[in-house]
Amino acid sequence: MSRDGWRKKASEDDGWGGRGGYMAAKISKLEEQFQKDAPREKQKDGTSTCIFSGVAIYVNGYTDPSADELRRLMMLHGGQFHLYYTRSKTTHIIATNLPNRKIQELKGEKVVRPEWITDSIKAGRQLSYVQYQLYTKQKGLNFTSVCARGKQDPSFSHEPSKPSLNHPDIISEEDAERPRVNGIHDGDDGDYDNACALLPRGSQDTLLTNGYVHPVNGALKPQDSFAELQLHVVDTGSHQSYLPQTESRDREESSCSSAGSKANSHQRSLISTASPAKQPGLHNMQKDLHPKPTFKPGTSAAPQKGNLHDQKRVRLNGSYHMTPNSSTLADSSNQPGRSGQGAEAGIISEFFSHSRLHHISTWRNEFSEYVNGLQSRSRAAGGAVFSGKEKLKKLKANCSSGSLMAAPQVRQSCILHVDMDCFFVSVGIRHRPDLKGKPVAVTSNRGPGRVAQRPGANPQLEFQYYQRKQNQYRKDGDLEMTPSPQCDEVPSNGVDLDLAALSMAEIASCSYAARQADVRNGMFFGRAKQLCPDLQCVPYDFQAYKEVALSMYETLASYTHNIEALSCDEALVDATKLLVELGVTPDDLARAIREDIKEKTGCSASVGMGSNILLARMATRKAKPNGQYFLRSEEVDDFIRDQPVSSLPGVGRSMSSKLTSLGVSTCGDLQQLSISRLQREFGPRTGQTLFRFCRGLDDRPVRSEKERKSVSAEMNYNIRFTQVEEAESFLTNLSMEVQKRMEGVGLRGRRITLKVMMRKPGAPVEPAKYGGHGICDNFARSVLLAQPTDSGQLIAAEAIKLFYAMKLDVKDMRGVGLQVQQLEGSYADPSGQGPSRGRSIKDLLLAKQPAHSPRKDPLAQGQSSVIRTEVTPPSSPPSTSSDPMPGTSKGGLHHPHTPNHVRTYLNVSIEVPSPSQVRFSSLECTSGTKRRKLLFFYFKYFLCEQLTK
DNA sequence: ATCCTCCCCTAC
DNA sequence: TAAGGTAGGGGAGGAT
Repeated sequence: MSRDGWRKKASEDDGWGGRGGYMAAKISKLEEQFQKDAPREKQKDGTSTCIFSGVAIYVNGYTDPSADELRRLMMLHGGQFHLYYTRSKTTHIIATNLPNRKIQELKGEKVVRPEWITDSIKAGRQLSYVQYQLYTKQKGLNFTSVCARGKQDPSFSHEPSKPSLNHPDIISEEDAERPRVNGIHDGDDGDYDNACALLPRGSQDTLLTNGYVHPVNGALKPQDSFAELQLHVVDTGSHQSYLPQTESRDREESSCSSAGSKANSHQRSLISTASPAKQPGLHNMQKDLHPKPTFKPGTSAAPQKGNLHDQKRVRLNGSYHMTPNSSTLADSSNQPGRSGQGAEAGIISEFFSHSRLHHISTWRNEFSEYVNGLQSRSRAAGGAVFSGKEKLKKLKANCSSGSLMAAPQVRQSCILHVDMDCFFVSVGIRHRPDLKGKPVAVTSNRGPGRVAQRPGANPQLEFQYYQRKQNQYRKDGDLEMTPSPQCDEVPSNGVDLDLAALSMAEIASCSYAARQADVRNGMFFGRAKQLCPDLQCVPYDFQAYKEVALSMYETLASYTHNIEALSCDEALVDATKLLVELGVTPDDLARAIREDIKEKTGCSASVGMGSNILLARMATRKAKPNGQYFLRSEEVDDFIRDQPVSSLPGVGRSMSSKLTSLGVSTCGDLQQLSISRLQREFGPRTGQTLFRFCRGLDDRPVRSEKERKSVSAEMNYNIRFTQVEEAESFLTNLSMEVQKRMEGVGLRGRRITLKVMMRKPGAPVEPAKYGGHGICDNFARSVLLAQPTDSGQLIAAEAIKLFYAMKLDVKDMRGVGLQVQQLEGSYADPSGQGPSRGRSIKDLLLAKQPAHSPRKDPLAQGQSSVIRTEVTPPSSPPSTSSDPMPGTSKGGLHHPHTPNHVRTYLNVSIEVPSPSQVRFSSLECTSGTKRRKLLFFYFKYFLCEQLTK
């Protein structure tokens, strides 16, 4: 399909990758293709049968025979092959090996080894799949792990996957007190393993613990320019209870014609009120398949006031918030009976579809999933085709005497940090040679950079506020401060006194030519245009970004699957093994990768290399643009000393500012501070990480598998309410958005957090930026539910209660967010295998560990299955409900998760699961992780691949 | 000492 | 006009 076609579709959807029309069309096209190919295949082969009539398979991961071959066999023998897993239509999942986690997710499905197909063909009839099941299931209760019959992949184990397998953890590092730099010894004791083994236990622990740097805000006490916060209290006493109705969600019951779907349809009926099919892992694909709206306004929020009773009451009232002139519009739109509520629900989608930040976040998740899929396949298959790697191997063989260096003895890990150069711009001008080398920016503004002055706005005031906030540490620093250039940069984005009439559209990305003129990402367009009058603007093209990003990931995956997705345009590659195998230098590899990416995408990437993630990333700065740099261990000391602290990961504006107040501007400066000082200033964890990072020490592994811990949706743009009803409606719609997202990843959660941005008292009512939130205070409040949920209804009910409990003046609301945490996989999907289907793996395991169950999660035991339909009973908003538990959990029903780590405040902080927790942590690991979105990502990306070719 | 909640900060 | 999202880590401080 042409990109134009795609784009058209995308413009009709919510911008989440073209759910609905596009993918649905693609799938049906694939099915058509299958039907079309089948006769031809039969003709060719001549041995066709109808053995698999009624069978529809989906192949997960690599199999022998291959998925292609299985597809052919299904064609020949009367079956269906789904490139796409559809719970209602796919009858069997074919897999040879699956990570434990996947197995848990597929609990209840027919997961069958491919031999079932081949044997059936041999036998000339459809054999029972039972003895070919990849794992056994006994009514879902005695779930056992993989049958021994499956190929034993040594990497398969019940342990949580350890992405650091090949990562010889830079343990040749020393203990935190007297560290050597950079994970390698300077030649004296080059034996890496020995060095590692010689380390005291404790020091290794230290290294292993030292994860990310984390900024600390503890000492941040921004000085308000405005009057102290005085919440405008709204009387909530009179409002009615919010009563969500149990509703049958707008599920499109797909017909289940296939054999084997009976059971499924039965189970579906058991939970007919549940959400649309939501297999873990369906993610966007699901949206693609079920383009219907997830929210039926008429069935949702209960009225707060009587006149909200009909459908129209639940309106997003986007029209009021969507315009800064809220009052006028609100007046008209508040009229009861005004229709368009359905359309209003689309306003959230509308916003997200235009939000670059939303897309960036979404893509990050999606590419993480993509990488997860690679890993699983790689593991299951015991070998994938790495075309890029093979090519490089050949190249190396052909010119071993030439440019490629002789095989280096790689004895330390080598991480590549691959980062596309000014990504949005590069993509945007791929086919615009006229713009190459010119100052170019991607922004939503296309005009001259000037806009009409907005009445009521007070940019100067905002500017001063931000400036003062920025300077806060200058006053109380106990050392003389060295003003650094960045201190003069204000978050106000360069607004100054006469800039009120300049466009405040943000620059998402700018070319290097533009950067030369001091244009920066995130800068307001008007300001940028002043700095660089020649600045050319390119519009967003979200679809193109995604396509290019996918190409980049595919390219990387053609070398190794040991990848960590950092964002759509940035990834880490642990090349340690690869380099050994290929016998090439890091630079050779980087060059090959960059050439490939350039060739496939038309965009350039830069690559930084180092012995750990930190160094690789820092090297990338030096590599850019369109270059590569290998930061050798022996250079690290000199290199890092002069780096600004702000170049360390995790050191952002706030921490930079605080460090500046401590007289620290470079890593060299930072090295002068003792770890105890750092920990005192920044906290134990952050202090330690700072201590290590400024020395080039970093032991984080490249993680290809990440567990999602929260799902959220927020909108802090164009939020203008005049009445509480509007806020309620918005919360309801936002809840539905959250539901959609949770369904997309097959997760549910117990903690619901409402986050609200409120105009800071004294701040201009109308912010300088159109639709912006202006200067705000943030408030958040959460509840812990008795059971995990993904129900938008339930989330909305809780959110609204939280909202009332916060006693906010809706007129000052500028942003709203909903977050769901304490996640676990969703099992109560429509094709569940009976009541036990609703039980989590944890429940099942707990059943075998009665000692733990009552204490740990009694509710999970008692209320096994479908939770989502049990809507919170009516209650007056500020009052407590019987269903959810109050924010501060009481009665020992909470803490379903693994307790935290033991920490010390000394120079080390060691994460040690307490002995009593060990069992549970592994248990949590298996149950909590399960949700994983499995299958579909493979397919999704496979499809994309087909399309982009 | 540990956990929980409410934040803040950072990164893309 | 303009589309200031989202996930994760960790600190502060109170409850237990």
